[in-house]
Amino acid sequence: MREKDIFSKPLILWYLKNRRDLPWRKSRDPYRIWLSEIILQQTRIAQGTEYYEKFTTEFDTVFELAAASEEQVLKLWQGLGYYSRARNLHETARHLAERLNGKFPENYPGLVQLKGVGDYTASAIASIAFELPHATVDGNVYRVLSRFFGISTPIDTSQGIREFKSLAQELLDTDQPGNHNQAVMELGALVCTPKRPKCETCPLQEHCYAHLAKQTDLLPVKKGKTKVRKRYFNYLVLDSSEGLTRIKKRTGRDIWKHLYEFPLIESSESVADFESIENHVVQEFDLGKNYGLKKFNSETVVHKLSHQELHMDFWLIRTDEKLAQTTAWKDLENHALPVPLQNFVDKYKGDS
DNA sequence: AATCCGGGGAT
DNA sequence: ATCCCAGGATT
Repeated sequence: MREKDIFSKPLILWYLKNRRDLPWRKSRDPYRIWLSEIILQQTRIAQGTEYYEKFTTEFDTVFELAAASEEQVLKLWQGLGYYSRARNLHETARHLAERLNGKFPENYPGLVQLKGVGDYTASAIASIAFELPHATVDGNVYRVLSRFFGISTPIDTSQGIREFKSLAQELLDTDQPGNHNQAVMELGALVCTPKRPKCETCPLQEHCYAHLAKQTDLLPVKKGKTKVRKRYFNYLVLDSSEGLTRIKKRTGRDIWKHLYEFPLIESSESVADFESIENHVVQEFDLGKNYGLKKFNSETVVHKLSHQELHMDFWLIRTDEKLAQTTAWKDLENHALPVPLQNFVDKYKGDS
């Protein structure tokens, strides 16, 4: 195969010399490979690494992860985003421990059946943990292949997905699928970067279409643009004289599902109407007039997600009354909170 | 085939 | 401000 001489071989040689010393590369334990891959879905290595360390320290085996509570797993996942990953991780750990005797399926079909494991992750575990010939296609691979071969099929279409998967599979060095897959991704992460790729140091530059045609800034091609929805959140933060507050678990089809937050009033517009808030406070906490109400933040907090822009205000309600459905402030450390909520708590409790 | 789901770093 | 990250599930 000529392609291997100009692609796989130089690429893998480059990888063996330049690979980063990442914690999950110290082990072939499928549990650790799986854990690292779930954590790294749509997540930068720099951000995911500390979570990998936390999880492996807390849960050395899949049995220990399975024995944890969902609340504990979500709390440990707090701040990483895409929280359904944490619930799928936990559910799969229980499935593995209880039904599969703690043993990972050693083939692609078995792996891809696991919750939270799609084509990429199944291929990654199969190739890295078991040396099975399945090509991984992540964002790095799209970039490397589209540039090297000059492919302008949009990567966010079903045709693009099929085309790149097929090409990646053809190219795969079946003698060392784990190294091959990691080599492509490592090149995409370190050399063939989205902006200003380091073509001068690239082992594939001689035969790279985009480099030779000076088109690295045109590839890969993406079709869709994400539009951002603005939302306005008013949080009612109870602070009783006994050190209690009230939180609720988020439900329904929305962001932060299964995480906790203070009672929320969402408005369609940026209205911080004091009287309207007051009415909601009386309703929510069933209070008379024995309370104080004031806005905690002077500037509205803007929190940006990929599809939403959240404008958040925190309304402080102080009272001496004894209310039901409360939680000690101290106990918030056992509840997973969205990042902007945790930020608020840290700021508020830091002041008081 | 589209859309949704987080947070953060690089540019 | 924009892009995009070792993607997957749902509609």
